[in-house]
Amino acid sequence: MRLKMCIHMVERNIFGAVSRMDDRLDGVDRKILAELTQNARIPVAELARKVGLSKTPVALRIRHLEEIGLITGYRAILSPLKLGLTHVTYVEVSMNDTREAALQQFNAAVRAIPEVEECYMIAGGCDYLMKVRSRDMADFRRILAEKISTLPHVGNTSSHVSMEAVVEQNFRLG
Amino acid sequence: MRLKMCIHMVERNIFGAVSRMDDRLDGVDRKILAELTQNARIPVAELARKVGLSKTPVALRIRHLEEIGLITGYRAILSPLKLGLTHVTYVEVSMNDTREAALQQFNAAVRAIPEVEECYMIAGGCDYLMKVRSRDMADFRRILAEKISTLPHVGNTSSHVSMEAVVEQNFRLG
DNA sequence: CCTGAAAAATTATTCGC
DNA sequence: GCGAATAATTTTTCAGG
Repeated sequence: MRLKMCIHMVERNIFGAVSRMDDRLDGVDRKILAELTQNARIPVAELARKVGLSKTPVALRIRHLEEIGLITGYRAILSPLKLGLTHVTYVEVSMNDTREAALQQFNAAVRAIPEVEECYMIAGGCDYLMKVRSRDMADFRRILAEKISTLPHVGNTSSHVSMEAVVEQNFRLG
Repeated sequence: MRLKMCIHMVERNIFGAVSRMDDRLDGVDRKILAELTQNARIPVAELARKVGLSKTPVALRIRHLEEIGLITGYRAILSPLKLGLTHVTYVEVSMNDTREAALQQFNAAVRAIPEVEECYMIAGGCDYLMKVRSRDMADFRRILAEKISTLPHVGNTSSHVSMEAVVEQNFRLG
């Protein structure tokens, strides 16, 4: 009870902001995260050997990293190539209403589109940039016409097609 | 031996292109992938219950999906917030040399920068768009100055700072 | 191609030190 | 934090439909 309260206290600083937790991670934690980030199914025994500790503390550290929310989950990574989903397009969306309520509506609607892999609101015009993954150009056109253009408060869109994936997804720690 | 040959044959069509495999996935495979994509550590027994089969065929299907390269691995997902890495910037890079050798050099160098989470070559000017994750604006400036501006054959760059992550990363199937 | 249960292997947890 | 013993899970195997 007392411990939990302590953890809560360090998570929010005096300004009420969520503080960084990474500066409390030592070298071993970093190694554990680096390994788990590359192979989520590595046995604790092997991980312990790699980081130079025994199983007990490594298992405890992993549990702790999960409990503080630093590890949010474990996921299988699929091959876009084998799925036939290699067509990547970045779409810039400009809004015709940039009031908070309109943005909230837009955000919620975007999150319901599975083809939108990422979406960020970009400074300097209150526009959005989203990454759309599709089967091919025809598939993208359909997604743009049916799902993106029809999002609430969308002004116009500008699409930028990828010719090559140089870095597909990088899970390494900064 | 004969089976393997057969598998090989369906992976490349008469044009030599890698063919899609997703249209050979039945509903059960899709369910398995959907689950594993959300929780890589789900026990086979529980997965079997969810998809309505016994453990044996589910374990075989998972192994098969791994062997054909559709599942490329399992990874722990970390919280950017807890890592103190919430600052996302998209950088457009235009090249002053767009010949193939220069592009190859650039690609290789980009892949060595851990802060570059994604990087795509974009049609319509042979430019690149990359997503950079940093601690804050000061951190980003350093990365831009020291790591991105100094990449081989870079002309100029244009940075677009994210104000809000609407969709951070979407692993759902298309 | 799937079922269901038994067997084997691996993995996680719990101790005293 | 260590290392061994214990306990729990999971994967594999196999006969049968």
